Amino acid sequence: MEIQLRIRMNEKIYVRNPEESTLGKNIVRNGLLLINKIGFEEFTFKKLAKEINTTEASIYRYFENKHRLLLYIINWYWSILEYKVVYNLHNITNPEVKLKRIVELLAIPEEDNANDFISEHEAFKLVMWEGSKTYLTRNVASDNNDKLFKPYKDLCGRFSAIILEYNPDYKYPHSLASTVLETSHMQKFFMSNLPSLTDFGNDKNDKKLINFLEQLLFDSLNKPTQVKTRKNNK
Amino acid sequence: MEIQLRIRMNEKIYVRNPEESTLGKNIVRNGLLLINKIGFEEFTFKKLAKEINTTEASIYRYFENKHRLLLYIINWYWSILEYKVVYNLHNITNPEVKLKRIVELLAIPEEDNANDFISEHEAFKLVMWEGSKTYLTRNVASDNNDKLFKPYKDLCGRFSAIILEYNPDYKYPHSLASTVLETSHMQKFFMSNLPSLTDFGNDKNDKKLINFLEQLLFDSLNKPTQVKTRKNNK
DNA sequence: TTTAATATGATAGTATTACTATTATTAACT
DNA sequence: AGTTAATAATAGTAATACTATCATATTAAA
Repeated sequence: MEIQLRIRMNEKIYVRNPEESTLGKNIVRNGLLLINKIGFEEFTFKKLAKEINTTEASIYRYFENKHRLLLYIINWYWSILEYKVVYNLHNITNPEVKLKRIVELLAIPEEDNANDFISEHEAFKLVMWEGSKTYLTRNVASDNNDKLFKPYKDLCGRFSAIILEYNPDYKYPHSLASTVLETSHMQKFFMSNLPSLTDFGNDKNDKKLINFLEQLLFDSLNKPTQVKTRKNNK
Repeated sequence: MEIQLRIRMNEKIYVRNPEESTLGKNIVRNGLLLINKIGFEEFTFKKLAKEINTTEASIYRYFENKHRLLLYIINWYWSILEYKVVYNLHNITNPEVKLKRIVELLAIPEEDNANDFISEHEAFKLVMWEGSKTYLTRNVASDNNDKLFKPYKDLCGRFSAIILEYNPDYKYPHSLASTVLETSHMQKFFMSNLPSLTDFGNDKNDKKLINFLEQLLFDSLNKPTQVKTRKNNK
């Protein structure tokens, strides 16, 4: 049985749908590799064009600019991740188990399906290094208006719904979800690049990271119903 | 009594020390304002030169490039914050109180001293929007080698030491510290730009954010000594 | 007080980036 | 066989990210 996942992409993100042609797929696939190789700031359409033996102008027919290409791949990743969450949580009823699965999906590197349109492993790397650059621009508002962050928000929404399943009284499910999401990449980045900001050492495996994320989640959620302390009420 | 704080900056960060001349101070002060106004990607030395009636070439005599200028201001901010932490925690013995003070310092907007070299409030805004761009580049390793992230790491180290004071058995003090640090800005950014990723609404005040951050911290730390569950040991 | 050193301004120049436009060629469908 | 659509080839433009040169103003040292 061979199944191909097709992610339906927001049409505002591209000029021409890259999935519909060899060139388009090449732009996305090798764009991803090249960005990971030299970093988003150094990446240009001209360099990519050279890499895949086409011209700058041809690439511009698919994406308005490199920021849109970045958004395309990042959104693809969040969509896949949401799908994996749905798939892996199907038939599980215990919300604790669900949450633990999510943490694993966030932290554990995925194996690549060689014939995939986009390499999931590379996309994960991209999210880690360049993900926040999608929204840390002066265009957040208008990009948000164009629904360009929908996949991320959907994932966060689903995550927070399960948080509420686990503890319906918890007050900050969305913030907790987005924090765990962001923290998983951030700590992984720090782990390999600024290790003194973490406690995971050069430990190749992700056990400690997963443990840390689980604690972050469950310690927040396991508290008996939140009671305002007298102190805070003054 | 009028006291001026002087932050001793890493000399590798600049070409010529901007604190030692009017032009230098102008570059930093107005650079900060201009970056906040138009965003780091759109910001150029040429635009800044025009703004302060000097030339591009003159600015290059102070900073190698705009990334270094960014690092300069961000480092200034982390240094000030560390100083404020030290100052505010002095004579406090209760680590719980200390941690709460830190959270407040992170989340509550500070008033500006009009005659300050750099506006703290603007610097906070810069950290929120552009802070992570200091390290999310292919130069992390060499920049780290040049100690360009020392102020951030120092703050994180101090924070984690207090975490350990509060609970000496806690296993991830650095990760928890860097997570709370990053989360404080991130959630604030989301709050005003992608509010559906948070639960703070348009609430002008920061009470909920502070409450969330405190929970994140204390719920992790208040657990009785961490015990490995049988389940995890298999 | 002259001299020397240093900082800044004015101007120019270069390679690269981030595009847009035009025309020619090829492939694909009717 | 003729039309349409995608791509290649080429050119061009304004802006970016610098570097270099020289003149002038300021300051500090002799």
